[in-house]
Amino acid sequence: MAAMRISELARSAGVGVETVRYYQRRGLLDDPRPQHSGARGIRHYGPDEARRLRFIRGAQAAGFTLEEIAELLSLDAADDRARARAMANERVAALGEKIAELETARRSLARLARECAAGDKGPCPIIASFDA
Amino acid sequence: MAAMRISELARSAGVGVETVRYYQRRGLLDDPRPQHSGARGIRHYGPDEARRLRFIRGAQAAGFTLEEIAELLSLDAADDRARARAMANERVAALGEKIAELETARRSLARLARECAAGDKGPCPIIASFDA
DNA sequence: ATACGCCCCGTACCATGGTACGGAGTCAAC
DNA sequence: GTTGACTCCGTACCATGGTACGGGGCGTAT
Repeated sequence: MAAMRISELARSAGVGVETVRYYQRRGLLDDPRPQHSGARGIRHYGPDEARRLRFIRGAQAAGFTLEEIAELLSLDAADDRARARAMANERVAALGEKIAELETARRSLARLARECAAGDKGPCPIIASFDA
Repeated sequence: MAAMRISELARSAGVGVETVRYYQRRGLLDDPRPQHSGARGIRHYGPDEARRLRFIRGAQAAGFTLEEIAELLSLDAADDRARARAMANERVAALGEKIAELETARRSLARLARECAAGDKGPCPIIASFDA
């Protein structure tokens, strides 16, 4: 477990190898590539990288963009708790709005399906249902 | 109201003119362009088009892709209520899952913000918060 | 020692949903 | 009869978040 290859790291978070490499390019994951040497050996990853990758996926699920996630990670490194907290609170608010919006949509869609099932007369009320 | 220009139609649904034209290209809105004639005058739109455009925005808010919306519109035209109902029910289920996911994310993010605010010792628990 | 599987790397490509650009036509007012 | 606002149209470009391709290298088993 202490030394995974990239494919194992990827699998541990349920993503593809290409995605891991993409995150490295984006600066979300450390790219253990040596800087100026020609030594391009196989890289190994430990539990820290796996945790970081899982964090990225979780933050994505919470609606953070990859750019914001990069910022969160740098804040974590810099221990800038105030800014991190502000970003989290912003996102909590945005999630609340999004949830409310989706709930409204779900309600009207569910009502539509019921009405559509109920009556055969007149047009299916799909289009009308979004009129509000 | 009976004869809007494209900019008025767009404004009535809170979108840009280019977006309306994009929807026309995608076949979501009728493109009143004459087929084989050279008569390319200014098009006029009525309340039907405005309703249709509002439907598109509503369906998008419900998470339908533009492709699915095109299908819904064609089903509406064909009066295929069964299929439309099936699509609506599918989407209701997907919305339910998405809402649950966002609620989970919101809860853990809110907890994180509280914990981060509470303690100054140790690292900010951002990364750890997504470990689960 | 050679084949096989995985790795490294750059670069190109993809889907989705727009947004911008530029040249030309049209319409109403002045 | 020209200015200005708006339209039409094709085509190109954008952001986001990946996904694919292809040439070459490394490590282990056979």
